[in-house]
Amino acid sequence: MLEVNNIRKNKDIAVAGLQKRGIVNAEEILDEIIRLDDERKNTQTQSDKILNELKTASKEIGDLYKSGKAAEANAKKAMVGDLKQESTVLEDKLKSVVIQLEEKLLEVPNVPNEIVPAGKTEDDNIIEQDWTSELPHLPESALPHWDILTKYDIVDFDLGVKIAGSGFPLYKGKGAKLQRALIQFFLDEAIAAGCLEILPPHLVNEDTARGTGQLPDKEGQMYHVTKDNLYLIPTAEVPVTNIFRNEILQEDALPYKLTAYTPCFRREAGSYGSDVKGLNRVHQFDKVEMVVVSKPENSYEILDEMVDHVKQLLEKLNLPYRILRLCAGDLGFTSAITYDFEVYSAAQKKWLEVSSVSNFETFQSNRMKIRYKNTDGKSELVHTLNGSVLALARIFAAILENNQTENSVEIPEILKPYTGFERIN
RNA sequence: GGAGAGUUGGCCGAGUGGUCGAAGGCGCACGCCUGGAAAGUGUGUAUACUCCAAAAGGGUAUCGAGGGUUCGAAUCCCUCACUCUCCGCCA
Repeated sequence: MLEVNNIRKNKDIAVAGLQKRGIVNAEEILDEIIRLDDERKNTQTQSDKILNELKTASKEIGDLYKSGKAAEANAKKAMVGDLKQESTVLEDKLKSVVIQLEEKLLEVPNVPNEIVPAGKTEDDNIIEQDWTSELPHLPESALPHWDILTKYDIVDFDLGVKIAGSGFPLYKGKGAKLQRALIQFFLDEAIAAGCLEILPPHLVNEDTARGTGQLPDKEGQMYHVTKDNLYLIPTAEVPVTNIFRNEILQEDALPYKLTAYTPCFRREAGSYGSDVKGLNRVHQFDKVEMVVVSKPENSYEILDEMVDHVKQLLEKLNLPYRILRLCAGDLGFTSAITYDFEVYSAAQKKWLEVSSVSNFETFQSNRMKIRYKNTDGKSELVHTLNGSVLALARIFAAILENNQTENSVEIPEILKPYTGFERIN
């Protein structure tokens, strides 16, 4: 959620940024927001004034009763009736204006950072860092990962279907162990980079889902446990960022760097075809996430660190990757800037998105009221960032495809201490 | 799932209809005292919105959340959430 005061102060920047996202009438929308906010202030001032009169009158009535002037008190009571009516009208108006303002604000996405390229679709994304070495060439007989899974019997989709439904893979034997090894490896690396590990609840309540913006608009993307009104998390970002909801943090405690492994549940059915085949897109997958809460002036430095962290992971895993700087049109609603990481899956001959690192600036913290006290003793909104490090299912797929030989899959060197075996065969 | 007891400021804790944003204590900050420290002592110590060009200074709201009664609610009534104790079930 954008800050109204910021919109007032930097309207030109906001208009230009939103137009970059393709919102042609950005200025109109922002003007409407400012108008509603003016109305809100106005109404509140009026309402406060009436309330003050009411309060004063009530005190006087109390005093009159005490001094035994019941008749005067009763007369005053009658007069207060009008004030009350007036106050009710104003309060209703205030409520409705606040709701309208909030609704408008919720419709407006974050203002992209100035280095975010203009553009409408993924074709306009900038390749920030390309893979400069040669891409791996596999023999004609090379298999896509969904065939490798079957060949070595390490992931069983049919059993997943039997137990849950389509899109719920069941990992077996060395498959399960490789998955667990990756999780462990990613967590260890994140902890070594200074993160505090969190193991959060995998179901969250409504307030939490609202905090990170899954509700109200993306309701359909989450599994909803209606009986208890809880939602299965679509990413660890949801429970972990909400740790800080409505908190005022100490400046010297910042930045908070957290990491968490969780399964992620996504309802979105998606289309059928090779894009969603195998592990490319599933309803449940594992992911290690990093969440950072920082002072505004440090957030871009931290963003770079996070990008660097993911880069190093991919290099350690020996996977060909590239980094995209998303264009304004492809940017997530809440993000000011996002870098996507894609890994080359050699048998599918396709780049797969495995990580997305974003700075939300104050967009999330404004909605969640995450603040810190600065040295002047004033509260300010923090910046929030997050990134996947990494999304497991696709990394798993890429490892299988890129490291396959005639009759095995070789485990990347760095993972061997974690798996305890050197190849899948 | 059944029965009962709770939820007050950073923390502890008082407060059963008015003068209560809230006693008292602890903690914290600053000052005095001291050679320095402790003790002692004094002052201050929430958040949001808002009025004012700004500062100073006002106003409004907030005692788990939401609604209600009343001229007036931390205090009375209703609904919900959470915590604790006992019983049941259970990894």
